Amino acid sequence: MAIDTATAQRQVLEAADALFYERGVQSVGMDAIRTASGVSLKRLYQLFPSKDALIEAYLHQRDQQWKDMLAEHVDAATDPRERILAVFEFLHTWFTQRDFRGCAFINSFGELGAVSPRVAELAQQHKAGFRQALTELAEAAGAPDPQRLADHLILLSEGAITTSAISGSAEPARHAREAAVLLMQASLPAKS
Amino acid sequence: MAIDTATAQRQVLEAADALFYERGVQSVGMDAIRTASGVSLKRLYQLFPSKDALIEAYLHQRDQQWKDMLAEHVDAATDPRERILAVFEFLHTWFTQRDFRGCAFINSFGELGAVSPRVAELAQQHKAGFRQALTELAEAAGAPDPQRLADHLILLSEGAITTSAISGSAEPARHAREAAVLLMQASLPAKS
DNA sequence: ATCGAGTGAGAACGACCGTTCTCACCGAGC
DNA sequence: GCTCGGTGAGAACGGTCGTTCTCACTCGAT
Repeated sequence: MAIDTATAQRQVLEAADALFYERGVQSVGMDAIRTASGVSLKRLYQLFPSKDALIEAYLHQRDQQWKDMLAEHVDAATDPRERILAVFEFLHTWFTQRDFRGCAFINSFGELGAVSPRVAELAQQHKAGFRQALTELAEAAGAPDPQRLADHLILLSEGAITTSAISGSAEPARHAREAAVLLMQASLPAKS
Repeated sequence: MAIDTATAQRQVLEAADALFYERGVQSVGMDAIRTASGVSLKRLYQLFPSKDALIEAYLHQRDQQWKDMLAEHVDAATDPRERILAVFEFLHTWFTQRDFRGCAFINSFGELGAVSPRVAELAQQHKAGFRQALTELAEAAGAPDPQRLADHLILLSEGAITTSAISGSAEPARHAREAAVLLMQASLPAKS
């Protein structure tokens, strides 16, 4: 056994993440993942019994990393309104990453949503988690209708993600932040 | 010649549109399009010399139909602000269509954007056209900075499209409309 | 009536993909 | 030292896909 199971699994997931995200799930063959991870095909299949299972693990990992990065940015601020705006600063740093190519869940949903119920389900869960986080931030900021504000902020965020991905510019994050400021001024009670 | 070239082309495009949009571009084989359109494979390939060419024609047609539907809704209103809000009413009627599955350009971009420069380019052009239309509407409504308002409205629209596609609900269109009203109140001068 | 260009139906081809199988080989336990 | 379960490398398999080819046939022009 050249390398232990845990590191092999990590290498495979790392390679799958990079390739799936960059080229899309369907355009990447198992052989490309094998080559990139340096793991034998046999091992790959005993770690993940099928490509579908690997896709699921990829999405699961993306969800976790995304949540962690978001929380990191939000928790750097203490003022409740600043914490909401930190979401859009997170988006901006995400968009400026060299390999940014939009939301993995939106992309996978577009590819496989109608064909793989599991992918559709995972995309829904990911977005529901984001909505939940935004609702809590809106609540903490004293919004009279936190879910409503959260729903508005979601639209700005998702719109910024896809617009930035297609245009190749990070500007949509700034626009979203601007619009969020305006919406918060309209929705939140005057600052105490 | 059983049917003339023009109707054959229309039938192929109709079938390709339905299948590509429903299942995604890569999941649909040329044979499925042949079966659905009732056109022979030979004829199909002399109408569209490759699958890429058919994809391009599909996206071109989507762009045209989408613009037409949007214009139809917008032109039903005369008041400049109502014309902006008509965009979101258009989105709502779109989202409630039985076969709604998000934006064909966002979906295709997620699938092939990194692999096919042509698809990426067409998605950019489509979105640029939408931005142009929104900018003109914002201008007509007397926005002091029409591009800025247009950029905000784009985010709401794109966000509503993807959120609605993934959640399967048409509600995001209503949320986007609500947020648009708030943004217009903040950005536009008081009504004369 | 005959020719020939173009047709429909589908077989065929070559490439690729997900998955499994082969087999020589290694290292731990007797 | 000698098994033997598990490994790596990659060949092999069955299926699909985009594209081309075959071939009997039709139909308009001569």
